[in-house]
Parts: sequence; C-alpha cells; structure tokens
Amino acid sequence: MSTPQLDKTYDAKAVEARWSEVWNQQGYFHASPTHTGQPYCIVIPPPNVTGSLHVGHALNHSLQDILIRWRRMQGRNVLWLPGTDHAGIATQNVVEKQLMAEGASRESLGRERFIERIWQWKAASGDTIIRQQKRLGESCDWNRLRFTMDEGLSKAVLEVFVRLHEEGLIYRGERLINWCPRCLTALSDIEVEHEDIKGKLYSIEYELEQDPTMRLTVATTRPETLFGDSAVAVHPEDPRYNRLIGQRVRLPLTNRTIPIVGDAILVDREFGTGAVKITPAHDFNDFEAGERHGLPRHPIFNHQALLDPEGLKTAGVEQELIDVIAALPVTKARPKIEQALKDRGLLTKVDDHKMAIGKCYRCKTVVEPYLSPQWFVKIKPLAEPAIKAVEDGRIRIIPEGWTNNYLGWMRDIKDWCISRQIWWGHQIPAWYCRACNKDLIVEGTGATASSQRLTILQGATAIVGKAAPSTCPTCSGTDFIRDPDVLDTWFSSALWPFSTLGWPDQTPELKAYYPTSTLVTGLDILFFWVARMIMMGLKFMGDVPFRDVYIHALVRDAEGQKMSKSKGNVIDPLHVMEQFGTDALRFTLASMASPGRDIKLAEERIEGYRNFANKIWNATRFSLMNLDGPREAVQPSNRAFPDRWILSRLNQTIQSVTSELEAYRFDHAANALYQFIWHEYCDWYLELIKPTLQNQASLEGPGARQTLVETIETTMRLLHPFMPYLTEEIWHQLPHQGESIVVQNYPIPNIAWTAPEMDQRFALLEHSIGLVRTSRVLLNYPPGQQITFYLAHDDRRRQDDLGELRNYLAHLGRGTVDLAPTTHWPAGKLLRLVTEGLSVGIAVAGDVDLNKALDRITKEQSEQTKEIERLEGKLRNQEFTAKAPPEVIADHQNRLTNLRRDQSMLASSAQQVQAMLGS
RNA sequence: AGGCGGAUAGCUCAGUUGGGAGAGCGCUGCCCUUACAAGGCAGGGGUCACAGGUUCGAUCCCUGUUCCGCCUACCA
Repeated sequence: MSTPQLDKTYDAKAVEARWSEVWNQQGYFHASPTHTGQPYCIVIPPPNVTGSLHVGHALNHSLQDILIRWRRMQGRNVLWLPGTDHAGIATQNVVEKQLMAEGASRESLGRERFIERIWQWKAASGDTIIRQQKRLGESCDWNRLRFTMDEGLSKAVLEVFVRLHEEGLIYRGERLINWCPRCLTALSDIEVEHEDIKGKLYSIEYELEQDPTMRLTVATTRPETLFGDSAVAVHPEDPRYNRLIGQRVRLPLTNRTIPIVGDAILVDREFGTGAVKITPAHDFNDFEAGERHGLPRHPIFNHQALLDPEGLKTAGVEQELIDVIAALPVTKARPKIEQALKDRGLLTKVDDHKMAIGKCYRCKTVVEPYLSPQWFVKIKPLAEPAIKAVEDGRIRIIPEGWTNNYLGWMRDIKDWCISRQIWWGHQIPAWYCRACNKDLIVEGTGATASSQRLTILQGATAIVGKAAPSTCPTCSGTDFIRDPDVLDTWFSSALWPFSTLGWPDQTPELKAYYPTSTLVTGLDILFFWVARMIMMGLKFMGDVPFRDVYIHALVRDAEGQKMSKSKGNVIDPLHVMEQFGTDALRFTLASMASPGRDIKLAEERIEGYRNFANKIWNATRFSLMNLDGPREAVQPSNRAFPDRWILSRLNQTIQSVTSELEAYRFDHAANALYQFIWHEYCDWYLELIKPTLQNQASLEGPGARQTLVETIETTMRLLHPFMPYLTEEIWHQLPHQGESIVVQNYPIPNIAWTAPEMDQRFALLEHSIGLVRTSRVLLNYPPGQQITFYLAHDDRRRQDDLGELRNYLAHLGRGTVDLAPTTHWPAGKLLRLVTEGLSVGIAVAGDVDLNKALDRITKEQSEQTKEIERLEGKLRNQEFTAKAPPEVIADHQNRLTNLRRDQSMLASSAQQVQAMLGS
C-alpha cells in the first residue's frame, strides 16, 4: 500500500480556502430543533454591521468556535447563531461623513432618503465582517444570520416597547441627560467615558443683597455656568454661613438675585470655600438640589453647547456681555467671562484642580448635561429579578470575580435613557395629535441643520402603539406626527437571545434553544449588553437568556497598550491570518486566554504557534512515510512499551483537555495539547518507534503502525476545535472513515489505554537519556558518535525497568548499553553522573578536556549539599517532626536518604575525574 | 474617593486542600542525525514587589505599604 507524500512545510493558505468552502456547502453547521442531542446554543455578540473584524472579535469568536465545535463533536444539538447590529450612532456618523465629503448633509437629504442611503451602505459593506468571520473558520449556522433591523427583530422591538409602556415601565419626561453636542443626541449614562483632566477651580464673589460690602465666595470649575445659577448652597450646620440662609446674593454680571439655601447633601464643608452655586439646568447634582429647593432652571446653552443668547437674556445677563459671548463655545467664552469678572474684582482666585470630564464614547466630544424631554425605561422593577438570577446561581458569571461587579452595578442602577436624536434605528412608536399638542410641537423650518429640528416638548400627549393611530381619542383629530427619536441600539440587542430565535412568535427554535447555553463576551459590554439581556429575557421569556456568561480579556498590544487606530498599534487579524495561518492565530488567542488578565499580543507568539502547526504537519508527514506494512489492532496492553506509554499519555490529555474546556480554561486546554503533541508525541514517541518502523521484519511493527495511526487520528479530533483547518486537512490524509472531521466524535477517555506503570518506565527512560546526553556534551562527543555507556539504578524495580528498556536506551543514547551494577564498572577512564539513584557512566576516550565535566559535578555537589542541609535542619527541628503530617516527614526522610546516597557516589565520581585530570 | 485585579526568569505568563519554584519566547553552546533549521540536543538565568503577622513550615492564608491597570463615582 502506498501513501501520499506531503509537502515539507504546511501551506495554511491553500488548505484554509478549500475547507471553508466545503464546510459551508455541506451544511455541517446547520442547526435544527429536530436534530438529536441535547441543545447547545450560543448567540454571537453582534458586531457592527458595517464594521470589520478586529483582533478583539478574533478572540471572542475563536473562543466561541472552540466551544461550539467541541460540543458539536460531542453530539450536542448545536446552534451558533450569527448576526450583526445596526450600531445607530456609529453607523450614522460614518454615512454623515461620507455625505459631508460630497457637500451634502442628512438634513439636505431628508430623513427618508438619508435612511435609504444607510441601507445602501449596509448592503455594500455589511458582508465584509461576515466574510472575515467565515475566514476565521467560524462554524455559525450562516442560514440563520440575523440583523437588529430585520423585520422579525423590529417586530420584537415594537412588541417590547409597547408592552413596557403599557405597564408603565417606559415613560417620557424632561430630565437632565448626557448630551453629545456633536452627535446631537442623548446618551445613556454608560455611554459616557470619564477622563481625568487638569482643570481650574475659580473662586467668585457674590455680593449680599442686603449688604454689598459683604461677599460670599463660591468655588466652581465652570464659571460660565454662573449665568444659569438659581441659588447658592451652604451647609446648614456650618457656623460660617448658616445665619445667611434665607438671604439673597446678587448674581454677578446679571440683574438677578438668588437665594442662599441650606443643603447638607450637596455641600461638602471641607471643599473649596464651603459655598457652592446651584445650576439646575447644567449639572446633575444641582438638578437634584434644584428639585429639593424648588428652584427654577435657566438653560443657557443650546443643543450644540454654544451659549444661547435667548437663554442668557432670560437669565438676566447684561446685554453688552451677551453680545460678546453669544453663540460661542465654552472654550472661547470662558476667558471673556473671566475677564469680565476680574474687571469687577469678583474673581479672587484661580487654582489648579484635578477633575473628571465626560466624553462621548463614540466621538470623544465632551458631553454636556442637557435638559430635554427623553424616553426612559424604569429600570428597578426589571433589575431586581436580574440580580436574583445571578445571586441564586441560575446565571453563572465566569470568572466568578466579576459577579460582584455586576451585582454592584445592578443594585445601583439608574433609569435608562433610551431615546436618541438620530435617524438610523428603530423609530419610537409614539404619535402626537397635532391639534391637541399644538403648542408643544416645535417644527423648525429654517435652512440650517439646527433650525430644522423637530422638538416635541415636555407634556405632549403621546399615543403609543404598534401602528399609527387613526383618530385622536381626545379630539377625534386625524393629523398625527410621529416621535422623531429612535431607540438606543442596545434596546434591540437586549432582546437578541430570543428575538433572533423568532420571538414574539413561539417558534420551535425558541422552544429548543432558549435559554441559550453560554454567552461569550468582553467585560466592556457587561453592563451595556449582558445586564440588559438578562433583564429583558427574564421579563419577556420568564427565564434567563443563558446559563453561563464567560467574560474574556481585552486584547492589548505587546507593550500592554490598548490598540487603537490613532496609535497605529493595531494587530490586524486578517493580516496575521495571511502571514501565519488562521489556526496559528486561533491557537495563540486560546492559549493566552487566562482569566482575569488582559492579553498582550505579540507577533512572535503567533509565529511560534505557526511553527507548532508545521510541527504537527511534519509528524503526519513522517507517519505517512512509515505506514507501509501491515497494521494490527492488538490489545493495548499487549503492545510495545512506546505504544502503551503514548496511549496512556493521550488518554490523560483527553481527560485534561475535556475538563479544562468544561471549566472554560482555554489556556490550560491549549497548553495541554501543545505539551502532549510537541514534547511527548514528537520528541519521544516518534523517536522511540523509528527502529521498529524502519525494520520491516520487526514483530512490533503491526502494533506500532496501528498505534501511530490511531493516536494521530485521535489527536487531530482532540485538537480540531482549536485548529480546525490543519486538523481537517491531516485527517483526510490519514486512513479515516466519514466525510469530515467536523462531524466526528470528540475523543473520550479509554480505560484500556491507562498504563501508569508505563508512565513510570518512561520517566526512567527520559531521566537516563538526559544524563547520557549531558555527559556527551560535557565530553564534547558529537551527537552521532557511537559510545558505550553504563546505567545502573539503586532501586531493584527500576533496575529491572532498565532491562526492559535496553533497546530503546541504546537507540536514543546512540551507543552500546551496559547494565552491570556500578561495582562492576571500569575503575578509570569513566565519567559518572548520579541523580536520584540513577548512575550513568560514559567511557572517556583520548584527550578530552575534563574540566567542564568536573565543574558540572562540583556544581551538582554543592546544590545537593545545600539541599541536604536544608532537609537535615528541618528534620532536626522537633516541632516539625511533632507537628508535620507523617507522610511529609517520611517524604523528607526519603529524599534525604537518596540525596546522601547520590552525594557519596558523586564524590567518588569527582575523585575519579580529578585522578584522570591529575594523570 | 470607593471597588476589583495584578506584581513570579530578560519578555509574556502558568502555579489551591501551605511542605523540593515551572512553561513558552528570547539568550548561550553544539548539531543541516532520512518528519520538521518554521528543526534537534544541552545549558545559563528567579530574596516569587516591600514590611509585618499566623504556622513546625508561606510564592500560596491575614494586615499594612508601594507601584501598575481597570471599573464605578454627585466633591462644586
């Protein structure tokens, strides 16, 4: 029988393109509720539809694919459901930029044509990431690809919105929200990133109305907001100020006076001057303080965060000043205001001050607390069951450490602002009767972008429903205007685990695969997404959306820096796949996925695993070159030592890879595979069986060839989830049954393979060969040179083992073995090394320099002496012998005995070498 | 400010009932030995951040300190 000859190096590119195609054509990834097996389902965290694959996706998706392929091979009814989200703000920003380049804008196009334009962009670029995912080898059921703005998913969004509204869990109200003056939309609290900056703390004097010679000094980081002040607060128990409570101060640069109020919540007596201005329309704390004291709100910025002349006028600001600062951004207006205050002697101090500012997570613009009517989800009633589900273990977060993070956040959760003032997304299903809300609907008709805005003011009556109402229940009017806002993208992705399975329809998929099994995601969206899925799943499905949440690390560059395009330190997974192969990338990411630690990814690591792939390829190449000849499935226990040993090791590797995967320890599983394949299978097993394979007459040949095929085929199945392409290719080169490794069984431990006595025997072999090789180097014998060496072990059973191993020792030691007891060894011209009861002797030929060998022996001696002293010291300690467990004491004594014996033998060896040097 | 995580070989990281410190990469030396130079063999290299405590015994458990990350936050 002749076997095909493989190329000398593994060509990942050619192999990957071929199998990716076949897998998808054959439909191996297609899931069905009617398939057999216990369901196992993962829904993919939907990436941005117009994005492209970055290395964070590569990690996230590789881990999911490992789980999915593993479970599929285990015979589970597996569904990995792929899809993308519409990424409202991000996608709209991209298309707006395109329009800007063309000299157009979304306003010039109008809402309908603008949305059309985004759909076009989605159609053009939406396949990119999907193609890239396929290239990564992801075994998703691509026929079930979902998108958050699909008809079905939009139906789910509508259903959820209307039902939550009916139950009073969605409401509209005018609140201070985080506003991005560049994206011109509201953001939720968690869409704001905080950044520490060096700011200034300004001390400004407010004159008392009753007595202008007396002044109250307030401290602020934002002097420009003083125009919007409604009061000054002091601590009610602060003896410096509390007698002033109830009096009024003149607000600088305006014609207004404002009250001094006592507020123990807002005021920290220790900070600044102990007096703080209250600006309810522009600060979250002040907003609440304003509520407490019934203070008016004076908005002085417009939606672009420019100083608004109308607002300033209403706030009573001096007209000359308004003329100077109107329509300026804060950065330009602040120096002018500073100057005006200085001119009047009211700015007494400016200190450096560290502070935090909020930035838009999409565009990094400084966000502004902005007073506006928005839609909110009343979150507490939804959060409570979601806290419980994690507390009582119905949902497990892995690593466990993040559980408290989740619980802490959920317990302190605030209402969720879900309306966005953009056009791309699910438009809110709320309508307003024009007749009833005449004064509350403000439709701009100007030519500029900002003057075209449609604003529905606070207090307008909204009619929420799945479709536009036909007549107004109040006035029977028929003229309606729809709320222009769209929903936060996360509102639709919160429904992902059930909306993708067909909800609100009761589909067989929903029945089979919900709750899903595992969610794999990064920490950065634990709150954005995971928490919200749990809330929505419990609310609308009455059950958790998934059992396990596995949180993986963030991928950083080799220096530990966050990857970003602007820093230019991004590792492009596609480039890496091109250069080193997809399997190498996948294996690298898996092997570095240690819990609770970020991944610092360096290309050298990937290169190392490319080499690993090549090593496996060459092991196969070797096997195929040596398969000619009969094979016989001998009972494992009747096979030769190398075969029995490697089966035993393979068996243990199967056990550990399986249990590590069950524990989500991808790193451990990958390392177990690496260690076994490279350092046991290749380094030792293949070397051990070479003489047998190359001797056609060997009686052990049929068993060895059988073991060779059996082990490599099993190993490929074991490795397949990690390196799908390489293993598929090799599997097809080997004798096999079936059409693809994708649908083969995952290896399970085989009791008949366990052979602990072979493991022990191997340890002796490895130990012996190690000493022989060391001796060779010490004596400068070239690797190929045949030598005579002596081996003896102190332990009778080990000595018997040496006899069993004689042929293997001779082969790997490259020489002739003599197993006589040490007392029979030649007296002179011999280098002896001793460790752990094993003595190795090599004949010293001619005029080699023995100093190297002597150094080595001396070093060994001093290390041993140190250890002996340490052990003796411990055993002399009566407290140790009285209190330590007996097995520990016995172990110490054993080690000491062995070391003393080794030491005396080594001493005689040293004498011998010295004698040779002396002569 | 609070919470969490981390600090172990030159680098990246493993290391649980507390008892002789490990891997990968890199480095040094030798070798193109018929699967693989993307390889083989051998080797050097560590007060386990610091200071206390518990213990017969601490890289591991406890307390504190320093440094580095991340998350949360209403100190104007």
